[in-house]
Amino acid sequence: MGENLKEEGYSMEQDQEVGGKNYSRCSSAGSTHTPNSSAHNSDDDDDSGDARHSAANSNSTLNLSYKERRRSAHTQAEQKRRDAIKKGYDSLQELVPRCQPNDSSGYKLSKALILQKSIEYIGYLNQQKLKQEDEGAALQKEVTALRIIQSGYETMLQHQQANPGPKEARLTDEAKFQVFQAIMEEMFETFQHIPMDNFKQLTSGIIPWLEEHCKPHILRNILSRTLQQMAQEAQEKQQLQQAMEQEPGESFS
DNA sequence: GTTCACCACTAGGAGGCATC
DNA sequence: GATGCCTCCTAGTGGTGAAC
Repeated sequence: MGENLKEEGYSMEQDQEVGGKNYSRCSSAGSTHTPNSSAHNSDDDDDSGDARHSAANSNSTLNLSYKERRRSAHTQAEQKRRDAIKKGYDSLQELVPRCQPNDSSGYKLSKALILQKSIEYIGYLNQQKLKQEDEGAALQKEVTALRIIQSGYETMLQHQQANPGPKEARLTDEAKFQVFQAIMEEMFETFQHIPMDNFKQLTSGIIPWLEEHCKPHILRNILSRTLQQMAQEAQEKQQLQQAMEQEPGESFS
């Protein structure tokens, strides 16, 4: 309705006619509420009456015309202001999902409800924003941890490619697996103490664990122990084999 | 001093709801 | 159905402070 008023080039005269003819709800107020019907106009009525009674008084006439001009301009300005406010409410109702009608009946919320629901929606959006920021921070930590792990593996790979070692000194696949198994079993002993009640606890616990239990000297010790153990087992196996080879000869002698 | 924007007040219509 | 009451909305107007 307000938009219509604006589109039609609203003026006081038009208001009183257009309002009465076209607008079912707000119209009648505009149509019947002529300037002289307002309680505020009692003083003006007196002024205009004085002006009529003393038509020769040019000052009074000028004063009256000024008042009328001012009143007219003021009325238009107020109408413009109310249109802007109404547009604001309409925009709010379009933008805020909870303010939108859920059927095609043209149902419209009151201005108070539009404000109230808009405030609720802004609060909801603020909560969503905080939640997403938390999730983003957790994911960022995870990315950092994975990049560190990736960097470690790349360094190891480069080192291995640069220094493959003598062919005879290289480990067999079975030996590599035993080393890997030994390292992982020992790592798991400490890794299982990381709190894992939720994903956030897990991701935030990985970095301290890496710094505490994945130090080079620790890995080196594990590797050394494992290789020593493997060498000892190989030696014992070799001795056993030699003994078995010697036993048949001794029995015959 | 004038203009502009805001606010408060008043008047009145429209619609919903309860009561008779 | 008529009526009264309440709520919501719109419009006109005067007052007022800030900006020009």
